Amino acid sequence: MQNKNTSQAALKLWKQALCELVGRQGPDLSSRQMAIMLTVYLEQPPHTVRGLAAQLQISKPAVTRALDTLSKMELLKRKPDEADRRSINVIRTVKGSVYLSEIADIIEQAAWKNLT
Amino acid sequence: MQNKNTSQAALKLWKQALCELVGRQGPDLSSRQMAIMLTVYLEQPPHTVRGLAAQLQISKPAVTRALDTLSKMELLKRKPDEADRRSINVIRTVKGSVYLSEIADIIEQAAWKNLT
DNA sequence: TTGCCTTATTTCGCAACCGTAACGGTGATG
DNA sequence: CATCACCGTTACGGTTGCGAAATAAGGCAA
Repeated sequence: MQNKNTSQAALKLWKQALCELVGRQGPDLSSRQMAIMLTVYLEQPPHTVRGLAAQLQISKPAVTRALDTLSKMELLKRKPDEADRRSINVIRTVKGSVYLSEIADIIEQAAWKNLT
Repeated sequence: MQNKNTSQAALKLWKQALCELVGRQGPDLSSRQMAIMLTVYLEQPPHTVRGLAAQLQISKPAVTRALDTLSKMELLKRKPDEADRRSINVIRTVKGSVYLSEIADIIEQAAWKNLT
């Protein structure tokens, strides 16, 4: 077990960011949906359904459903792969980029509060 | 908008911790449930249904349902208030403490990865 | 005691999500 | 061509969550 104060600070950071997210209006994403968003926007493309399912250790239908929801919100988009037409690529949108930058701000603010 | 590298680091921290949580078996808590857990364990007691609802800006029945789920998992417990028997206090459990310390470890490890 | 306020819970109808399994379309191999 | 493997989606049955409204029970004051 690690230093207690460090653990406490880590949890407080998480709590403040999370509470802000819970309390705000707008898209209320589940953990899985958020994890998919972050993977698509932070990792190198291409992102396929199968790849996302493997990386997050969830089932493929779960990924499909999450993509349905997220693309309805215009936070990301499906783009059929021209080379292998069985596959689709999941790509970013402007709206998604804006959304994630807001999340980043919230986390940064929470971090600032916990370091001072 | 703040420094781009800082934002990116904040999101990567969030992503790594979240992906670890999503990928693990065991309790799969929603954002609200997690927010309640963190509030109960990090803020000063007492914690009532009304108080939690106000603090997280969600409805009282939503809190009641979250407490049902969380107490079934033994991550926290209801304890009727002796003084005012309309109220209940939400209190901690050993299992909940252990669970949160695991979360803390995950966040710390993610933070370590992003600082090196 | 009566009436009213507060607290938490339950009920209702509805929507979202889950995993398993089956399905249709595409590529690859003979 | 025929077959087989692969990819994403859909169908299905079940679980869980939601908000609004109604309910149950305790406190409080006239």
